[in-house]
Amino acid sequence: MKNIPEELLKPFNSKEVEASLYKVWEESGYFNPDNLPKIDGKERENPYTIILPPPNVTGVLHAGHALMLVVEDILIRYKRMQGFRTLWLPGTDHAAIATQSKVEKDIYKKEGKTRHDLGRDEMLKRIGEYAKESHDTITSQCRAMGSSLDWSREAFTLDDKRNLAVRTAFKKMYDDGLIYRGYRIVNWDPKGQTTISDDEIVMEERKGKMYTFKYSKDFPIAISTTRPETKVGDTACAVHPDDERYKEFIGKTYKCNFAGADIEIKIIADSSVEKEFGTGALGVTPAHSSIDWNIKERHNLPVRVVINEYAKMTADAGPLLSGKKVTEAREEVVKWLTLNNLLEKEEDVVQNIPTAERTGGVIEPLPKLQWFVAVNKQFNHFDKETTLKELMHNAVASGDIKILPDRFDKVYHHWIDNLHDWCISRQIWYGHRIPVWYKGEEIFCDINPPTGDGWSQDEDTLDTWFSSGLWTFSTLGWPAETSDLKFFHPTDVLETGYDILFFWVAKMILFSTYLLNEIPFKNVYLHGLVRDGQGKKMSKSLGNIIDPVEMIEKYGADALRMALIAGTGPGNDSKLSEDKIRGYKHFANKVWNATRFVLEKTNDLENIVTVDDLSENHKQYYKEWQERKADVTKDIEEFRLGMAAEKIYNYFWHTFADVIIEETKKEIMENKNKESAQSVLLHILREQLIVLHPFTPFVTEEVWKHIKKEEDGLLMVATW
RNA sequence: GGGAGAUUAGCUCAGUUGGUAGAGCAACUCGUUUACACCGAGAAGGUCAGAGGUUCGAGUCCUCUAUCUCCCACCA
Repeated sequence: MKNIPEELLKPFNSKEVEASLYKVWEESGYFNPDNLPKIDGKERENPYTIILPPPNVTGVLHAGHALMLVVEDILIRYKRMQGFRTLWLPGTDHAAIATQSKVEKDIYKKEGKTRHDLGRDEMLKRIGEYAKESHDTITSQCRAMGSSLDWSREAFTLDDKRNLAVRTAFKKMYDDGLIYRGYRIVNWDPKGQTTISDDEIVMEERKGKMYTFKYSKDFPIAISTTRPETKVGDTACAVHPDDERYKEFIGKTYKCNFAGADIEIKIIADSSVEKEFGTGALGVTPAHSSIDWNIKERHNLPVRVVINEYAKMTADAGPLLSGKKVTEAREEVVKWLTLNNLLEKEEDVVQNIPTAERTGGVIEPLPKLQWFVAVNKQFNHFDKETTLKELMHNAVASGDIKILPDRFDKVYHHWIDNLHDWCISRQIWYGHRIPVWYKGEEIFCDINPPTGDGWSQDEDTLDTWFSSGLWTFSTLGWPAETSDLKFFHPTDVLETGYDILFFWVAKMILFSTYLLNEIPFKNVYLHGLVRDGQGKKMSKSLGNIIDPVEMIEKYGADALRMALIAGTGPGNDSKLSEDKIRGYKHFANKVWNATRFVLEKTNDLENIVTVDDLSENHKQYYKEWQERKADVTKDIEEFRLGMAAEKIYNYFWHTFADVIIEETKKEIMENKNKESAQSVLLHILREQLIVLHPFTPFVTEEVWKHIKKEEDGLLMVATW
């Protein structure tokens, strides 16, 4: 007769066991696929790989990260117990602009200094320190969630190995003509003092005014615009070729003085102009609108830059406007128009203003010399003519990559269709430096710097998503041909938020298919946003943030994990409330208590009765459990994790505890079928702990100590 | 302007291929001589947004409408 262990007599206390259990797991070496125990004396043959989407080193983990960790840990733990050689590889992201602007802000607040006051080296040192601190917080939080990550393979998007991957990728694309330097309109963020990609723009709805006017009294056609200040940069006025109203003026050039600036406007015909919109005539400002830039290309018009990097008017804007901010210049122009009786109409309109995602600055389209990835260019790819766009399309259209939920297929393809060349150079300091050197007119691009004197490296850094795009294989050692790369790539699942489908998922597909001729992952599982109990977005200003760390402190990691996953599915936003977490804390305790009870009632059992020899009703219980287990297994296989969690929860509580325990309790007390009753409890409990383990690893591993057979090891490597 | 999603019990949501509506929480009644009050038993609660259609049968498929949410888009 065994005694009930002392610690089981109290309610389950997550705080007492979690840290030490994680240590036991970590020290077992089982997080590392190279150290996993054999199955029936044989090495594990099949890989199962998930690369953790690297959290930004900009702060702490939020509920969305917590959900990501739970989903991936459930999958990994499940597959590990199924005998796969599982690798879950952790890392963090330097998040270039996000991190730099955060540190810049902090420094300005505390010391009143800008990055230029500090200089490049000092600034990078300061960002590095901040990133290190963030990194440590984040990784310890990952551990607190119970994540079975292989820390021995941890990577950082800005470490030396990843830098080599970046330089190698850049060089190859440069040689293939897929990366080029071009002078064209880019999205300039005057606040962040850098270019940004189309994806990093957030459209903001604002009230504005649409002004209709003529450049001068002699000018024959009125135009409409919401940005009259840019009109000092106009070099043409475009009308539709079929527009009868304006046909007679096409080809004529007018010299005017507009708001103090001498401009020359040629009237041209272009079919992109809509006859019905406004006056049917478009003032063409090549330097400050990308549509107009395209018109300029077709008609070979001059370019007149009237706005600078600080969103101020240049000298070319004329004496009236020069040096003024664009918003001031706008008022100035309207005043001038009114004064000169040129303003025909002024209407209130709602317009979409492009702003920078990170800084909130209003984007100023400016022509600049920048680096781009050519997405539409034909090139030879493993003996086949194709384009990067086609590679991205095919990986998903062929079914090689499955996106869950599949409605995102359409969104993905639509995004590719509308994709323009990707601007990858950034005028910030924190990031991968562009591997290009200049000497006079000479340009040199290679993995390593050129020899000889007089070369200077490009000052710019790369878009953070360039290095993130290489993530599934740069983490496995690429460009080196490592055994990890061979064995673990393509990865099995990419699990991430649907909000970064374009930023990241699409770019990983681009780089992997281009560089390796291989998909980066077989499945994309897109999780939704974690909202608060009322369905509101969590935000600091609303004060409704649920801090995962605080919740773990209060209710335990198992409770938080269950609350995050239960009842959620791919692609759908979920709601998280403290009540829900509390409810699942009760569940962890239920598991704890049920185990104690079973131990108490079975401690006099000498020999466990095999399943085949159970009495009929007990056999029936076991059979029903088997069905439930198969059901849960199928749910996990098909990524219905929320459903699986609820089913196992329900079975444990309302079938095992409420029915089976209650029924066998009587039998055991009355000595009726006692050994069979005791045995069925042990059989089912044991297997339930296995099935529950991926969801609630801590409490199950803890009670497993008392339930496991002599020869059993840790629950985390028990056989499913 | 284009696209997607949501609408099921007071609240939060499940409902996998069409087969007599489910869970949790809240509220109600009762119970608790010991696994657990972080408990158990029971009862109550829904014309599944609305209208049509397909079908022997529709929450589930089709069409339309309404409301809400999100994404995409260089109409100046």
